Amino acid sequence: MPDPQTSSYLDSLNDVQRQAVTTIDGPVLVVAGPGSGKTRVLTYRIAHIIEQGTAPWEVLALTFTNKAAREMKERIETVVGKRASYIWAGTFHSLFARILRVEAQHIGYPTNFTIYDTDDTKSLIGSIIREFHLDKQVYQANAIKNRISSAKSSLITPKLYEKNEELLAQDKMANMPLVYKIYAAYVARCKQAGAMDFDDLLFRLYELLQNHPEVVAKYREKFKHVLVDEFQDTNTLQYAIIKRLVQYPNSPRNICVVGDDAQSIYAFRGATIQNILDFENDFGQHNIRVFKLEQNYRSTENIVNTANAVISYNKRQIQKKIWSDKGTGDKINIIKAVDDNEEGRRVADTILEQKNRYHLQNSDIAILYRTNSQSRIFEEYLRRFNIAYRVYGGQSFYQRKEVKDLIAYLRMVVNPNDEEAFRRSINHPKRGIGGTSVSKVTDLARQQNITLFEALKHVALPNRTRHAADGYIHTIEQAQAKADTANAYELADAIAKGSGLTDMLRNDKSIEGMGRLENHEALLDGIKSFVEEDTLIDTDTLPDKSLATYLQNIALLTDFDSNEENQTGDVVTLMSVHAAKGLEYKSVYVVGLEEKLFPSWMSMDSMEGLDEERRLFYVAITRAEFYLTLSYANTRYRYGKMVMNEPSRFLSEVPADAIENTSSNRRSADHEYDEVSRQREQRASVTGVAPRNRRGTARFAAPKVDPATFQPSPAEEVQTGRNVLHLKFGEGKVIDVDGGADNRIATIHFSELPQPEKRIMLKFAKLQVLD
DNA sequence: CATATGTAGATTTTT
DNA sequence: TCTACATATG
Repeated sequence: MPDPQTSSYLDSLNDVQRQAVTTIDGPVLVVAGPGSGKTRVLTYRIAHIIEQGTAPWEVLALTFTNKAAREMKERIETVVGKRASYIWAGTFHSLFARILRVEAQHIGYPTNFTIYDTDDTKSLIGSIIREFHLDKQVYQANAIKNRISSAKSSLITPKLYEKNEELLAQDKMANMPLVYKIYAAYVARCKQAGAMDFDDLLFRLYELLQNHPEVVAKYREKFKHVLVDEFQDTNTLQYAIIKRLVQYPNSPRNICVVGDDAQSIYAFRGATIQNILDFENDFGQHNIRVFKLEQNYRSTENIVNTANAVISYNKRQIQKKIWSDKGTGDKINIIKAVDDNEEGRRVADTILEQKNRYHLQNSDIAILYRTNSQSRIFEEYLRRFNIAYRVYGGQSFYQRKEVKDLIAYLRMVVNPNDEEAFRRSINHPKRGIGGTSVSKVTDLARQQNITLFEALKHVALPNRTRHAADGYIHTIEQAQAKADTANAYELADAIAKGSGLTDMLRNDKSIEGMGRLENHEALLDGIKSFVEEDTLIDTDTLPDKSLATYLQNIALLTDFDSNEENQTGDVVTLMSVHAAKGLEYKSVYVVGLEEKLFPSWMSMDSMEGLDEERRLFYVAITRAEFYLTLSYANTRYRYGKMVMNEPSRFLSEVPADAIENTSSNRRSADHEYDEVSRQREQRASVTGVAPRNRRGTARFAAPKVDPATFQPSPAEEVQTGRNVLHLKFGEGKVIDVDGGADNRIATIHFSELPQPEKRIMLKFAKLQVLD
């Protein structure tokens, strides 16, 4: 029964798109260029599948980000209605975690297994290195973490690793011949702790499907259609799981993968475009259909042509011709700055100019950089120019110390075997159980092969310490006892009080401390709304409000997903190029185009590395709809040192006829620019419009001052005797100002600080003059 | 065991 | 510049 909506959604598609949507039987590969309506095809295809009679919960749609999944579901909902919430649409990690939770008993894991994040992983590897008495300068936890991660992503178990001559040789070369032992120990310890890291969520599922025929049969039966977004970013392990689910005798092979080899930017994480090529082979004999979406609906011809020209420097790609009919459009603007400071100022300046000339909203504009650390200068100038902005990326709310501290307790309640949660919570707040005691506990645990928590109960300790330990044990066990009857919020609240965490934070009257308390309370609020809100977790089972579910959910959230005042307001977006994948803006600034930065120095010594950087650049420029501005600086500060860099090779790959011809004029116009922008800064601070929507939490630890009302003043106004406000330090009085004209240093007395006197470089500081 | 202070070291991208 | 760790001191 074709309802009117059904026919209308098909009408809005072009021929290729429509075929990709309606060919729902058998394997389909969609090669989708940037802006070619990929998401549209995916969502309509799912809608179509459901309209054709498949139940929503029989559709598995895998994405890389929660955001992509959410967006997809919302869009499907407009076509098929509320049923959309039953679709199994989500990230690889979250959906697999959900399956693993149900099937945990098959692989010797508790249902309430913990998900170790990167910090937990690193810390555990660190412990193992220590216990093996290895030199941690040589055996760097981070490097080993990456080794282990890529092993798992390539389906290499510790046993296989141990026998793999190539890997062993590499490790020897790196002076770390024992990595295989650390790997084995790491896996054992995770298992013992009832914990899985990000890779385990994939790897353990793979093993489950591999070793338990009745389980794999169940999911093969369940998922009638499988769709994979961003297929170019899947790794070997992910593809192996997909194949396991779809490829078997008499399978209908209803699988659709969508990807673009030119936008593969996660090879460093084990993603391989080989999967696209393999897909054609693996499903080739089963009437595979290949659709190429080549029309770009997003960008002007100038931008599309530039992107094509740039990516053509990469050999080895799937043949396709991306085109646009949106008209030639504006040429590309290139900003050459002498240093990073000027880059920031000129970009902010150009943004203002563009806003006026083209009537752009802030939200039409994005600044994209290679590394998150580049955001600072742009933040600084946007603030000075009173342009509202929002920084994405960096630390997510759930990774802040004070938040993780409370979460550690909650993790202990749900899974007392969780070793990393134990280490984090045992002496926090300080209760006098230091390194010595923890060593004793660890030794006993190893010796008797029991968990740290068990060991803590039985280990011999001096009286004082014993007493403290008992208090800790009591808190955890009391909460455990209530775990069945109380909801997540009640438990968390009881723990926060019982552990002394809340008290500790309350007693910290410092400005940072108050910020931490705020975050602590925000976490509790978050748990409360998790319990109360009716945002039903996408599931075909009952909504699950347990603490365990909550913990598994938040473990997989990133900065992008933070629910707080999401994308509200008209703000300029600042983020890394990686984070920008899938997004579009009327005007895009790709900044820091310098050798060793973009392309990154880490990638410059190999062809593959460079190609990936180029694809990254390709992704960056194809985010732009109408205006594209590229910028670089001749010198910039890095780790406090000035470094000189050549302009990026990618700039020379941009066709000359696509570039605005004013770049030669820019230099002579610099002086004028300076004047204009200085006046603007002045005006901005006088009008007193508070910069809005800055995420108070993004870059500065626990600001003292509400960033919403904070208005930085021009440095010249900071003079001896004045009272000023500092974002981090709060209120203070200027005692003295010294230093050269362009390097003035103020000595300021901040009464709220334990060490009140601070010397602040006015060049960098954000100060608001109060009187 | 906790805290203060110093120094060395490291900085890509993220589920 | 910032952080993490080591050391010294209370």
